Formats: sequence, C-alpha cells, structure tokens
Amino acid sequence: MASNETSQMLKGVLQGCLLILLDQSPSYGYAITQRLDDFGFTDVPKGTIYPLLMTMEKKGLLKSEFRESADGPKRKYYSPTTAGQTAKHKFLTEWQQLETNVTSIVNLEEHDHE
Amino acid sequence: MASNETSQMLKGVLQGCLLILLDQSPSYGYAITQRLDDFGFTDVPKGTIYPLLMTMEKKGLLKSEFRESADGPKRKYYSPTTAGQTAKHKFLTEWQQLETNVTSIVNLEEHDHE
DNA sequence: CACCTCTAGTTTGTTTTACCAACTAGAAGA
DNA sequence: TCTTCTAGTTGGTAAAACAAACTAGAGGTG
Repeated sequence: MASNETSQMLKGVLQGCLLILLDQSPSYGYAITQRLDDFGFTDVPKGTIYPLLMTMEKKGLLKSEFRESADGPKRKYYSPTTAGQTAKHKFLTEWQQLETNVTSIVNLEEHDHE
Repeated sequence: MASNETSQMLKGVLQGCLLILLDQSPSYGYAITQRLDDFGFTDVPKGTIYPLLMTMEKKGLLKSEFRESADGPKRKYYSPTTAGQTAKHKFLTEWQQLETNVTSIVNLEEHDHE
C-alpha cells in the first residue's frame, strides 16, 4: 500500500489500464496485481482490483472463466468483450487528451524555474 | 458540460492544476473556469470548481479575499498558502509518476498496431 | 496431526471528489 | 420591467479506490 498518495488520481485510469493488459493476455486478479507492479503501480491492493474486475464484468466490459490451478485455489481468468475493446479505445483517446491538458499546465510551472 | 467522459480521470488532478494556476496569479472561480478552458478542460462546471475552491481553503491550501468588480458582483480571489505550495510540488511529482506508469501501459497497446 | 504460509477470491462499508440542481444577487441593456 | 451576463453558495448524488474481514485450497514444518 505504498502508492496511496496517487489514489485519487488513479480513478478511471485503472479500468483503462486493465482493459489494455487483459486484451494483451487474459489473466486473473492475483496475477494482475503483480503485473501492475511491473508498470510502477506498486501494491495496488486487492480491495481495489477484485471489486473493479467484478464491476467491469457486470458492466459487460469483461468476461470470465474459472480454470484449475496446480498449486492453489481456482483462478478466475478475465478477458475483454467487444464492448470492452470499444471502452479501451475510448480510454486511449481520453487519456491522451487528459495528458495533453495537464502537461500544458504543468509546463507553466516548469518554465518558472529557468 | 462537454467533457464529462473524462470526469473520473479528473479526480485529484483538478486540485493540482488549480494550485499551479493560482500560484501563477491569484484569481476567482468564474475566471478560473474560463482559464481552464484555454488548457483544454472545456466546460468544467461551476458545480465542480466552486466547491473545490472552498474545500481547498478549508484544508488550508488556499486563502481568499473579496474584491469589488466594476461590472458585476464581488469576486473572491484565491491564492495558495505555504501549505498549498507544498501540495503543488507533491502533485507535480505524483502526476509525473502516474504519467510514466500509464504511458508504459498505453505503449504496449500502440506497439500492437505496427 | 496442528499450524503456518502462500495463493485466490468475495463482501461490506468508508472516503474522496466531480457534478447537478436550485438558490441568491449585482450590473447593464433593451 | 425583463433579460442576460456575471459571481458565488448549498445540498445531495454517484463513481471509484481502498481497508478489513471473511472463506478456501495446497504445501511445508514442527
């Protein structure tokens, strides 16, 4: 739970990131948490990831399937539906827009320190 | 209210942006809404901006002062406190972190379309 | 066998924050 | 007088991240 400072800024972004990752390869909650870690999202708690996955499935963005595991309980693999892929593309353009806007404001700040 | 799609992703980001803008030059709610528009945040509703400014003042991040206006009601000018400037710097590093992380995931996606 | 650890998922409730809707009000022009 | 633009406040709602408590399987150690 190291990165709870950026917790508010995560909102909406996490869902988009999951859609991209799961579209690359279907995966399950426990593994996704570890994979997010590789991308700098250190210790996204399971209290965040599991409910999000379930909500996204309810919304019709993801579909899921249980698969047996050799060393532990069953794993619930998620992958994007067609609607999920549409949402993914929507996220990509929205993120780019947000990034552009915020960067232009942040640049104001940086030019002060020259 | 055109950009309510990105509404969730705005969370936490807006406060940081206001701190930067108000540190450049103190301003009041109505004008800030228009200024945000220049940076691509089109039509951030006043139901967002006014309560946010008040909350930030309650938190001690902003201070305010009423000034007369020649053509309308009084204007409440806001500017960052010392705590507000600290929060601004914190936002800058947190935003950079988030941007880096999301970009690395978004890049996965873009490499697929080569 | 009892206990612990790692893996894996669910559920309930809380907090933060953007936003809507309704309201008050001043100044200027038709 | 009425409308429009400017300017701010208040109350309530919805979405999303997160903590905490719970259930469980598999494997190892004392």
